[in-house]
Amino acid sequence: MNTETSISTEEAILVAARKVFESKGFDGARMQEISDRAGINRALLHYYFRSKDKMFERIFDEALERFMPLLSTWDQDPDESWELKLKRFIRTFITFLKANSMLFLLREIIRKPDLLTSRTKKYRKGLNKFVLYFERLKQEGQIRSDVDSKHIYIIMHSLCSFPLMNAIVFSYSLRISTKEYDELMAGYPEIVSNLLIQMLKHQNNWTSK
Amino acid sequence: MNTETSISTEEAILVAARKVFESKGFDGARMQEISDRAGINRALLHYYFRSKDKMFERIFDEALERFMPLLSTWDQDPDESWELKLKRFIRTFITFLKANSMLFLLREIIRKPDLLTSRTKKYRKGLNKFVLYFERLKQEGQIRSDVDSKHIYIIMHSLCSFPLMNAIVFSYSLRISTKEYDELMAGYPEIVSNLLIQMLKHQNNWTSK
DNA sequence: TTTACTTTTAACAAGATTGTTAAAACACTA
DNA sequence: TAGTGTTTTAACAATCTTGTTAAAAGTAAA
Repeated sequence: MNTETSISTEEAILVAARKVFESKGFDGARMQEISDRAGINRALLHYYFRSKDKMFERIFDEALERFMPLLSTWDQDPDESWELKLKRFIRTFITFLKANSMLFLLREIIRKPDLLTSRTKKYRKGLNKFVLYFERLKQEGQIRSDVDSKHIYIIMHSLCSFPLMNAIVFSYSLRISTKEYDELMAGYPEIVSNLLIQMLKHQNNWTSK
Repeated sequence: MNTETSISTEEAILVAARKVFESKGFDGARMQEISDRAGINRALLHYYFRSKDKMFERIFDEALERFMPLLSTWDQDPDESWELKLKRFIRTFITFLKANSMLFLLREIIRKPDLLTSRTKKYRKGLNKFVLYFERLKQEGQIRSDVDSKHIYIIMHSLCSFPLMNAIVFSYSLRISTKEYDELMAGYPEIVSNLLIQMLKHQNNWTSK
């Protein structure tokens, strides 16, 4: 077997498939477009990956493999304060999201919710580390106790994910170019961190109507 | 022309098309599935709407027509305080999003960005009412001046939209049922309102690192 | 060079999908 | 009821899409 050649061909296919699946989605993706982009004959896609479904699963799993460990890297350093943890996490999370489309995962999960339950089992345990961590902080009196840790989780993820997923619409609504939007978002991680920290510190004037 | 019959048929088709396009997306939608769901012959779809593209545009435009005016209803009552405005807006916005999938619009805009520029022109002017309103509040000293109105816009929309768009993933991550997630989200509009109001009121200890 | 194996291609097959059309069914009025 | 126009259907046509296959091209070792 000519490993040299086959790896580079396989890699070229994966690069092309990633691009096409991420921009068009499974249903909009065409095997022809993938092979064109990879510069090879369409039959080779089947030679290497058998079917469109199998190829898609490979791409989907690789995207999960990049994404999920990020969510689990929460309480690595036990000495780090929760404020620093939050800042560091938000910064790395947003940086990651700039390079990796989360919309791809979400879109395909909506299309086929089975993908979530069948292919993320091994990551699921790490997911509620975050909630457990903030529950502990509450018990220790380090943060306000009148806020649900699940809400913190939801708020943090919404603030990090949506502005990047929705960049096209936001820049259009705000009447600025995508370049200007990028510049606007340069200081965004700091803002999110500070917003969350302020929210979690102040016990009072919160649930007041 | 039998108006009675044709309107109900057309309406049945639209209901079915809305359902199928929203859950499967344009590329995943099948004319056969739409006609099955509407309980009519597939050729009738073409009789009423000519083509799949035309039918989709109709559904897309109707979704825009429901969605965009909501964004423009900001400064209706000039006597209302900005805090109340915010609370009212967030409440109605989230209520609306529970019934109308925003993911549909976003997904199709990503697929074909042209949809945004070509079909939303008439709404675009209303979009930056929000930003202009908060710029004015800043000048009048009613809210802190060290925060970008565009960021407020982005934060508010992210907090309102994403938790509903991403409900499946969030409920999975948080290890709760969708029913429990709904219950969790019952108090969410209040939380978002208060978070934003607190953020906008307090001049200090904000941009501090 | 021959041989054995891997990689690549062109051509084909099967089925899915959109769109058309001619005729049937229907509804309403004279 | 006959006539006119509208609505609906079954059957068909054209194209697109995935997947298969047999043969060609390439590679490396004996």
